[in-house]
Amino acid sequence: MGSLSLDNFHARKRKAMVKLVKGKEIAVQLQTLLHEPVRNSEPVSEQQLAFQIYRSFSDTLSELSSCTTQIPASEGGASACSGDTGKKKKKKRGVKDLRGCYKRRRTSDSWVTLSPTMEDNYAWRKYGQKTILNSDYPRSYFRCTHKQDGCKALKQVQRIKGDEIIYQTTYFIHHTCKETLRARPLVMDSDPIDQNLISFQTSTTSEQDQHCNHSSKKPLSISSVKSEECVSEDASHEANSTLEDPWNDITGLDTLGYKPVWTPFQDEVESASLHGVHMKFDQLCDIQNFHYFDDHMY
DNA sequence: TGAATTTGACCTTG
DNA sequence: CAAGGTCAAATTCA
Repeated sequence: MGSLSLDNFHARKRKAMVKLVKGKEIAVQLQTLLHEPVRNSEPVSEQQLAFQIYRSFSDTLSELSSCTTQIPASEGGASACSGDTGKKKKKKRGVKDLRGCYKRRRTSDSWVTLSPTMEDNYAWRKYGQKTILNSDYPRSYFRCTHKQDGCKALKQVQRIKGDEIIYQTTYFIHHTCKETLRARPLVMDSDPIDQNLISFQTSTTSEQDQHCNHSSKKPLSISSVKSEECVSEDASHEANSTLEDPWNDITGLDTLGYKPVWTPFQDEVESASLHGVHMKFDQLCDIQNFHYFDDHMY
């Protein structure tokens, strides 16, 4: 492993941020252009703007990818120690006394979604609920109903403070069971721009409400890329629906206007979602990749 | 009556 | 020691 100096790392990080901000500005321009095509006196076309956005994000990703494997492991807390290695159970206890024996989760294989509903087309079994400090709502803990079949998927659901009913769902470990329905992927892989997609929130809350009303509970889901299975038989009709709205191709926003956030760390989710920045890194699925955005993103 | 949920105890981590 | 994650007995539901 090559070692990247911390200064160099932060310099790259800043550079990436600048490119992202630039991309965001162009996206706003494009959005304006699309909303008011008549008053368009801009010398640049939509295609040009779209290309600039794509370029901006590509550059950012190149910047990030070039030092992906060089992030100091100590930063960010991707404690890979969540595995079995070094897992020490202090006392061998009777089966009945195993309650509470666990490793606190801080695993890389987690991702987060925000949704007005808890539904996600998977079958879950609730196994716990806790009141969380400084939170108005309790956190619920679910595991896959097919646990007995070896599926270790878990999720935590917590309602977010606010007027709207929004649930933040944190998933841990992908489903390995075949029986459950697949949640539809939010972003299609068919889009070349989507290779490493970063989308900026454009929908208003009223738009969301509208969508929520006419659609039956549609979960959003962001695959953390290890899930090849997301490119499934659903892909064909998914592609069709995506093509209906050209804006989707650029922003990656579901037509429902939900706001997905993929992140390995819950803390980062909040900062990212607060600023309306949502990201999907298909090639950068491993946890380290997001350390670039660990602090003071904006 | 079996499956799902609730809830308090227990345990780990920071 | 406080906070958070999990277990399992008790309870509820279909």
